[in-house]
Amino acid sequence: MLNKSFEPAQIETRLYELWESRKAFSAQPNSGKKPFTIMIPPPNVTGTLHMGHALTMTLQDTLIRWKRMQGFDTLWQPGTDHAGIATQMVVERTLATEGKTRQEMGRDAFIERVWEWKEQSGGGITKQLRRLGASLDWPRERFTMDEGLSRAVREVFVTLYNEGLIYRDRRLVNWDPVFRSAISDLEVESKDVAGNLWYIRYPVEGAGDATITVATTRPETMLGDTAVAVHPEDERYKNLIGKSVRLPLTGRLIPIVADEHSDPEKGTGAVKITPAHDFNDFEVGRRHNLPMISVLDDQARVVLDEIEQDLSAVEGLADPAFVRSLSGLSREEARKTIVARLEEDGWLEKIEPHRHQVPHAERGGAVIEPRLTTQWYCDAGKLSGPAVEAITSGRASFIPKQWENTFFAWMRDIQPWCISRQLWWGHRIPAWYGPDEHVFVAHDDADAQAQANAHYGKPVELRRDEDVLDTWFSSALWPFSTLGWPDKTPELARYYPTDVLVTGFDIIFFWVARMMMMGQHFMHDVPFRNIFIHGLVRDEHGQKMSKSKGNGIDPLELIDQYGADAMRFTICALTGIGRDVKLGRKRVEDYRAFITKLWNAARFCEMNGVKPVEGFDPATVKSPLGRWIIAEAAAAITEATRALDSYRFDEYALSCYRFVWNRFCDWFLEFAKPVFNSTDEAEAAEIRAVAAYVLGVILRLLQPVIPFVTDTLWHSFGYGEEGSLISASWPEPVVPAGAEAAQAECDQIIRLITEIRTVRAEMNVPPAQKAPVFLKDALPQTLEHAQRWQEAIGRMARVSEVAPLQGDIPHGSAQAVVDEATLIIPLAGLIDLDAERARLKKELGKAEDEVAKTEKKLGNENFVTRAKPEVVQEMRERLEAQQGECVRLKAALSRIG
RNA sequence: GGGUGCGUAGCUCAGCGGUAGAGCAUCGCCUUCACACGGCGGGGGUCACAGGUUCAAUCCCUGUCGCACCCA
Repeated sequence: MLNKSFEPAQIETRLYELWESRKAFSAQPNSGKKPFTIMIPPPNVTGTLHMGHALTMTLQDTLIRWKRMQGFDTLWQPGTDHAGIATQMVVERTLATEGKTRQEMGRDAFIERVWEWKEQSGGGITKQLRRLGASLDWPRERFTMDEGLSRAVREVFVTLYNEGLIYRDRRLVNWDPVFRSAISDLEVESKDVAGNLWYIRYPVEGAGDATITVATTRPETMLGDTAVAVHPEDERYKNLIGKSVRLPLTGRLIPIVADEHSDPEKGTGAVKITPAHDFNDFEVGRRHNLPMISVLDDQARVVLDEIEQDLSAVEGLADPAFVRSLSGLSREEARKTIVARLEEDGWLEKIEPHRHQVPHAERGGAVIEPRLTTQWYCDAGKLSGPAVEAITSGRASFIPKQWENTFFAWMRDIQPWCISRQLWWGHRIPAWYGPDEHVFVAHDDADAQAQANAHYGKPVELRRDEDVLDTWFSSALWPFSTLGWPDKTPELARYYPTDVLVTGFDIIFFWVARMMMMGQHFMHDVPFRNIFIHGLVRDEHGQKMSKSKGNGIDPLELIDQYGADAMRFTICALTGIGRDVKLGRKRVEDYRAFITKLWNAARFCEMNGVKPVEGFDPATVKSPLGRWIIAEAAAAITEATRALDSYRFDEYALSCYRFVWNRFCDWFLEFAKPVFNSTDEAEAAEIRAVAAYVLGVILRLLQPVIPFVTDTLWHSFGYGEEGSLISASWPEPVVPAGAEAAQAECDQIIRLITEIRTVRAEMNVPPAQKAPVFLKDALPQTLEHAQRWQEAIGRMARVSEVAPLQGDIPHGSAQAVVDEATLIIPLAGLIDLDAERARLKKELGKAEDEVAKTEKKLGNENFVTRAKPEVVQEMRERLEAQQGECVRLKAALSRIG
């Protein structure tokens, strides 16, 4: 016997372990089945499961479970990435509590420590994914720092280097002065900050007291100014172009140049140019061949090395001693000190409050410093061509399609990808330097040494590059490195290209684009055929979930409280195309009701002896009720399949919901009640078999989204052994003979019952009060149907008897119209005739409005001649039906008098 | 400033040329032997606004306003 209610906590863990131990999630490379592959977007090894994971993993699991049932050899590849900065931060924080730093420990000891951390506490998210029910092929789990994947990274680096697609360059990078590393421009977040515009006078050389005033948001960088720029068309400054100014404080002479970068409308129209500390200024510097002087070090402290020799003393303008005193000050302190000194010396014209965009590190939040350094770059511009081509040619497609534009826009002006990071944790760059800094890129030490020996003609000592690669560099290889590349493994041949990538739009650039570039370059084929982009999870008010707002919901807590199935179903039901998912506790609670409903329906079936019948053929069912529900089930299967085929998770969930609740429970089981208790054994047996068949369809249809409760029922009804539903086959629609007539019949009975219920409810007839129903003007077929469904109508509409009307209409009857027939419900003394008259008048009013609308349409000459004939025909039929209803309602009204 | 998406019932969202839909909420009634995480019934919408195309527009086109996100 099934329990009175479904207890997810009692079964989820056990069932998951059963699946896993039976290798139910495993790919079967030798099966001869067609493969279907999804690569997990590898979660960060330091991460814990949040709602965003719950969303994306639920969708992926639903797809993979569905495809598995459809008979594909499914591979859902699991794993995690090593998250360079995040992981290093975590471990450094632990070290700090022990009073240690990684610098004291040294590189090797630190790396060892990180591995220890990884073994003990890393990848906790993989356990949490199991709570979700995710059917990942765990024995194939990979980590981006695995030996195999690291080999792939080295292979790619060496190859791209040899092809000239990886190179070193000295240019501005986004520098995080806290981590002291370059970071990607994608990891920089511009924030609107309240700052100031400082207006500073720079004296024009050889022009007496003339000055030019520049407006700047960063006065401290003036130590590194190498020009002042004005717009070439700016009349105010035209005569100054080509002249020089003498920089306050340092006394250096710098030119006034004409450049369209300066906006005459902004500030004074004259801007100071600091090429080594600003991206725009860098470009100006390049255009005008300006020196690039760095005045901030790796921690964004003032450093004077590059300006020391040019310091000069000018009375009231420049003071080398003051400048030297700035050495080692932070950006913020230097700014304060410099502004104070300028003011004192009379060079500060004014200060204006000013809001502007300041770059911050997404991780850690430090203010980013543009900094001139030598880094390793990947020539993304060259790699992007084939990636774009893959989309334009249709070999890979975004769903929804509009993300293609986002992808193209970014790809079109893609910047060189800075791939080096000044960290220890990660793939160390396979580059070695000789005594003269000559670079040798190699797979390993020995290879590098051999190259160097050949190059120098003698053994030399090599120094390996200290830096590591951007984590996304290894993630970009994920679709083939996990399958064994660079070896030619059977898996690689079988599962690449993968079928679909499921992810959020926030990482199209970070990851999707880079996988596409690397896949095209190294595998000569796309990494995935479809790219399904889903929305973000938000709270019920549409706010982004975030730690700082405290509006996040822990998916594990939801699972504890409502069960994994309820959460998964909620996610599916709310995942429309291209829409964010607004999820609150209440939503999950609401959809849990569906799980409970399914459970109770199954329990009811069990109580009534419903069991799967061996050899049962739904196509040969005789009873109208059986034929009807089987046809309805077929429609549900078709809808659900189509929905999944087009990634309409909401439609999939809701078509199942509607079928289970509004067809199977509300009508089929209710209609089946009298049959289950009937003395007609043959009919009862057939309906039991039909119920078992339909329940089996329901469980299979829902397995992909709610695997726990469905498997529990599957097993307890004896459809298969425990844990076997996951490998059952996806249901096929079956439409039995005579289904159309059965549907017409059942639909009519449903309309009849609903009509009686409405009348009774509106007339406030107590449910306990039964009444007969007489049919007036009914066709023989309608009478026959009403007769056959006597019992169900009686119970469901609180009717004592259904019969054709004999003689006159009893006084005090309520009346209603169903198709051609008028229902007469004698309720003398129970209803208020005035109320009944009012009710009928309202009905009539509605019907007349409809008639008027249709008549107007048909009265339009243009409509009749120009609309499609079938539409006109449909309107004519509609008008006839509507007029019939009006006639019957009028007749009913006149009978009341 | 450039781009994308969205404004449909109180809320969350479907529908996207031919009679406006669902879930939740709300209001009645119901301890009917699967389910009160339930059953039955009702009310509630100039489909953001203004033009245009069409026999017909919530749906297509143009513009306006509002909201969100992405890029600069």
